[in-house]
Amino acid sequence: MSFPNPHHDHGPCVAHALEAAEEECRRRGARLTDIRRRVLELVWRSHAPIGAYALLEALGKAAPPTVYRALDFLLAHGLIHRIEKLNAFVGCAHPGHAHPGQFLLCRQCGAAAELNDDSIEQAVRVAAEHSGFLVTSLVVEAEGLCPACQGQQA
Amino acid sequence: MSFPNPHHDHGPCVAHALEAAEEECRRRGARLTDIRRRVLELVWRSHAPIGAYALLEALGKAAPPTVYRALDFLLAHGLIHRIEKLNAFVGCAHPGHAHPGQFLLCRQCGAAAELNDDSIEQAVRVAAEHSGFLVTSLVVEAEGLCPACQGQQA
DNA sequence: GGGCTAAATGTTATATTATAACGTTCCGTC
DNA sequence: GACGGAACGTTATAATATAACATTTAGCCC
Repeated sequence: MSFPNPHHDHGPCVAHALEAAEEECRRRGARLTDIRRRVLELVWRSHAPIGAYALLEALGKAAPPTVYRALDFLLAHGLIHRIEKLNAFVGCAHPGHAHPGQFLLCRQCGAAAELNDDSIEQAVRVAAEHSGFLVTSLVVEAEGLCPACQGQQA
Repeated sequence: MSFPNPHHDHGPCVAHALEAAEEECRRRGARLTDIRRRVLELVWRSHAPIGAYALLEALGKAAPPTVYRALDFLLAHGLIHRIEKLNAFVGCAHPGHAHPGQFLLCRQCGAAAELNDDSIEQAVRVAAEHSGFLVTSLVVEAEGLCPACQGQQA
């Protein structure tokens, strides 16, 4: 939900996310195959959003459709989010909860934090209603500086 | 700011936008060259966000960098916005005012409406502060159904 | 106007992101 | 173990975007 210490031990986060994904897939009757699991793990290992071709390279011998299919699956089941601005992907911190993606993206270190703020969604919904528009999905991507990088600025 | 009647006469809108762009460029000491002007006009003529390669084709004999350079100029001077979700561009309804892009995108007809709602920006800024994050730019893109297309649904 | 300079444009090549199409393998079910 | 559908492999290509360098143009000073 917020920015982790950049030096924290990320291993347990990844392990926890994979476990949560396993459970979510069981719950949904979806198959978290080896490839899908590996892609999810790679996404989580990266603290910054990671692109499809970076994943592809990390996977070793694989062609683009392999990675895109895995990403499609993970997106469909709410296990990752896509960052439109970056054409890249991040692990979802709250699988199982329906929610729009709201992100804070540090332009210095690349770190991403997921928000889950109803007041943002409400503000958009209200503004949309004024135009008679019905919102079905919402992208919110704020670029700026994370706490750690603000300190490092001159 | 809102969705126009899909059958309205768009010509005057385009003409007005071009005039406003001329003035904004004068004010800024920027050169609205022939290519830039033509690209801006093409962007405005399209009701829906239009992609770089569609513009390229409409321009006739031109190579990608020509169009991308014109788009870069228009973006830099706030005359158009980029829709990240669509990799496409729309005319800015309020050149001269600094403002983040907030858009309503109809998934049926493709129409785009620009919002300019402070409460959305405020909500994001407040949520970001809770994480100690400093927002410098903001993308808000809501997908859904415009008034006209809601009527046409079963 | 002539010459200078910086900006703008032209041109070619290539990088990056994403999908189409079709064949094969794997896995649960009967 | 045969069937059927999902998952995966493979090849090709579409769609989006930029790098690098040559040439032209426009503004400016004298």
